[in-house]
Amino acid sequence: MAARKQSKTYHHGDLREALVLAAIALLEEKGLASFTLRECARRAGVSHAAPAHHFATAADLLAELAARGFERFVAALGKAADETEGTAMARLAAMGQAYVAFALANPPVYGLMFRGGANPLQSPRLKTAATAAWQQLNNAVAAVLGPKRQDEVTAKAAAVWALVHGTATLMLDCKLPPGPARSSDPVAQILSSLPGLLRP
Amino acid sequence: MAARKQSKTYHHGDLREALVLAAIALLEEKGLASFTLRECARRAGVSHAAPAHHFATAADLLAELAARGFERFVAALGKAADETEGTAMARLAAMGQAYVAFALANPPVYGLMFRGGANPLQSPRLKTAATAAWQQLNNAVAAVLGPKRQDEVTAKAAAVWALVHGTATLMLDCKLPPGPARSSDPVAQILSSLPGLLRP
DNA sequence: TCTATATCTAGTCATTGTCAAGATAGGAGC
DNA sequence: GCTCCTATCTTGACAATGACTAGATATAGA
Repeated sequence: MAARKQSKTYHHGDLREALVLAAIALLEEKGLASFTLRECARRAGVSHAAPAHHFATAADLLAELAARGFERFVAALGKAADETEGTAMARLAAMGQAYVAFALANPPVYGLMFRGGANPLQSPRLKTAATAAWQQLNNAVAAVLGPKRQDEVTAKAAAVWALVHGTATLMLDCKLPPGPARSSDPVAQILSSLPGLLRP
Repeated sequence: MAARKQSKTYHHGDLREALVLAAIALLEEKGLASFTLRECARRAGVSHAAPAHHFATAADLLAELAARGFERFVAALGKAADETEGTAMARLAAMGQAYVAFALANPPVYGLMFRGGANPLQSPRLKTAATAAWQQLNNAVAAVLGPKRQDEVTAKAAAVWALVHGTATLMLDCKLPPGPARSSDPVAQILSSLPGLLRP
């Protein structure tokens, strides 16, 4: 990425976007522990205090990354569902695979999305995207279960979410037990239990 | 906690233990983001460079906390299994409840234990404890399934682990979907799907 | 008693996030 | 074209942190 657009003008032109791109690259290169506002500024070719005019604090920039990540996440789940023909169960399984695949393909961003902890990186965009993701999953589960009471559907959908999310985080943290970890496709092995989860 | 044991001696006496205790308290008060080696030193009543003789780096102290946490975790799972009478399924369910309960009772420590990420806080003690936890769970699942092929047992056990771990992390990160989150006991609601997970 | 070693203090350095003050650019109104 | 206002950016400063070094002090073993 070029430090500036062209000539060394005093104003950057689109610093906000440049900072976001630099932040994504930095995050994927060095991880969250080495993430630094000043390094983002350096990569964008501006002084260390310039980002303050676009992101009041480092957490705000990270929140922006999390929101964008969640929007890509929702799109990936939707694409997996749309592109899968066959039974409702097949569609749900495809979404589960897409879920874990997204996490494994974007470890630091996935961490930002879900690991806000007690002090979550909140933003309206993020909340909207999170709700959309949940709705997608809930609908897919409802399609599998057929006509049921609403609270039963949400309970089952929560279990599906937990199973898939747990698989993703265990894989990311290399905490998958030895046996399954050595398997050729540990994700598929775990997710093969998905249908059982939905039986009464 | 007293800064020193008694009189202001040059040597602390048991600085290593004092640092660990200070670190646990600090972690639970302020969270990982505000965790600082210098603050641990202050709380232990020593200079900022003193910890270096016991923990080469801040990560080493955190690794110690993670290892101790994992050992308590294993003990909690074992206790839940031992104290539960009845079917093998009942014991497994009790372990699942204990698993999530531990996570919710010790959020920062649980985070340390599992969120090492790409650069895990490794130590022999931690590995040993993690393996022991996995063995406990694996045995409990094997008891439920009865005589089966070993790889089938480990696959199911991994699914159980993922479901329980996913439940814990979603709860911790307040990422549980609205419906289940409003339930009186969301954990029990999700874990009620556990038996289905183990049916063929 | 004497000495080697472990433990602790004080000081230093580069780095970071945040703040304040001043320089520059671009646009709105005239 | 001109003025002025505001957003944007730079420079400089501050306190805090992790890590390193050198030196002081205590403890244990010969």
